[in-house]
Amino acid sequence: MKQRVSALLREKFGREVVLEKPRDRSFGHFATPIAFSMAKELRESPMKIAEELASSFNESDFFSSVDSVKGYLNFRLSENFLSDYAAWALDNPDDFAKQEKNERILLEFVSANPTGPLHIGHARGAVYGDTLYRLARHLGYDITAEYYVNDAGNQIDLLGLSIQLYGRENILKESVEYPESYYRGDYLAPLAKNAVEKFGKEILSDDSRQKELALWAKDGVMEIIKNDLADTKVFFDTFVYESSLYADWDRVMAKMGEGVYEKEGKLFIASSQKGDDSDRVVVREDGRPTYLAGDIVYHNQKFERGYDHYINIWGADHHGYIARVKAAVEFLGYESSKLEVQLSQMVSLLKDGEPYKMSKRAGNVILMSDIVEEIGSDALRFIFASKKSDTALEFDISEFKKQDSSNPIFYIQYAHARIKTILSKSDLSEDEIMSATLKNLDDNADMLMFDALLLPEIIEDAFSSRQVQKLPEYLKSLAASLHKFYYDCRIIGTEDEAKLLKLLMVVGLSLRTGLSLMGITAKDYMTKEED
RNA sequence: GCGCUCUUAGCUCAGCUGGAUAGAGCAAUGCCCUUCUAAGGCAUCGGUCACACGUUCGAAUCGUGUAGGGCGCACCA
Repeated sequence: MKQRVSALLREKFGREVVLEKPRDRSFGHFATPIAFSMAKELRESPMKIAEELASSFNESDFFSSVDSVKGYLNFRLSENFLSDYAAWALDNPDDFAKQEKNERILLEFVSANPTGPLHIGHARGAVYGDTLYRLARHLGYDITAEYYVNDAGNQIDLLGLSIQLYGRENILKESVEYPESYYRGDYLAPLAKNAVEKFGKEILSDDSRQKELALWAKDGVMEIIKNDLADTKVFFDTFVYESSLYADWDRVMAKMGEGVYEKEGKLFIASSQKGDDSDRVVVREDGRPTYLAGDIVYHNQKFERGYDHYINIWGADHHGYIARVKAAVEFLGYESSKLEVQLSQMVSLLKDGEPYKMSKRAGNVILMSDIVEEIGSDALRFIFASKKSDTALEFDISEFKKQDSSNPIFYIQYAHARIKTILSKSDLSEDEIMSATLKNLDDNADMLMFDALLLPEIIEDAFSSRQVQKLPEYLKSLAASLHKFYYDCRIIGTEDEAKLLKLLMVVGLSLRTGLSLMGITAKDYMTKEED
């Protein structure tokens, strides 16, 4: 809708036109301050220019009116256009707001180490990534969701050690001395138990078998992680294991050419040539690769698979890492501008105004699964999708357990349920409703329909700006419009019943489509949960 | 010290391709059920958009600087 207006005006005026929402709804559907920018060149007052521009529009199928107010041009779309569009959407609900983008995108997110269950910080990246993924799919991008599994490196040895320690204390009943860093948490119990069954008790006490133990255990941990993700409806198309990439090591290093060099027995990447602060070690003196080494081979593999664009979602504490990975991509001979890194910031949780207690049994972290259990997947997804991912966020989970309008997810669901309820109470048949015409609506109804039809451009905007929160913001305001309309306007039993029900169906379609893009299923009726 | 980032109502956050009176929820104070779920609606209260300077017809939005917070600055992942 907006694209069409924008294209039309661009053609008419021969320049890009900034379109915005009018300050006051009575001004119309769209507005532009174009007269202000033209004023300087034309040496005329903005008001006069706006008036001339406005009068240059004829009555058309597209605009019912174009007015100038204080230098702004305000456009009102014709009801023919709006009603045709709404009717088309209802006839093709699965195609509503869809597009066919011709671009292949690789989206990598979560990629938490396979050493334990996901915690609340991972959850934010997971929700952000999955929402982007759903938006992109809806827009017709060929997008792949990928999880990079760091199953090589120290953290894997540490996993082996941690299982041993747990097993020795809890199965062998030894008294063990814990080192400074190790993993802890209840998830180790079944791993230790199963390890003993599979390998025998000896494996718990043999330092040389830590890696063997860990490489076996990591699959079990990945299952835990996949379950955590599935509980919030986050799914991946592909999993790439770091350990599988090193077979390509020599070839990739050759490809790096002069991007890598040896010094003091170590291998460095000359990333400082590409804007990084200093060169980085890739392989240590003892031959063990660093974390960066894995990312070099991984990104080489990504680019060899030939996508048009790459999006990585990383925890914000990795931001210093962007420069070196981009440097590697450049040395490998690819355009680093194709690699986009989105950061996901820290989350702090409150409960009833107090800091949320980390659980000892979970290993002093806040487990994603605990929060999902407490407030549900829908609320969790809604919260994380509602806030800009790259700013720190603090929220109180008790707010999202309430069953009233203060809880935005509830508020939106209730709007959808209200629509369904009215539809079910009407005596009109679906044919009678669908054959009604959406014309001669009063201002309130017209605006409600217009709001509902804005979904396509919200989706487009939310994805292309990577600002996922625009979708829940929109849904909240659409729900508010619906609740207000519901209060103001009696529907059943009026002569406009069929028309208004059809209007509500359009609103319902937008709410439902928007929610599903957030991984939330719209409810058809609300049931009150007792505490 | 260097780099990135943030600072908007008492609280949690939107708004940022520069544009018409800076928005929402919570909190506070009122009002509206013989009406399709009041699980809702309406209203009031509340802001030097951290501060300063600059660019501009116009700045919460862009630039520079200052202050304060967060993160990073590993041969850890």
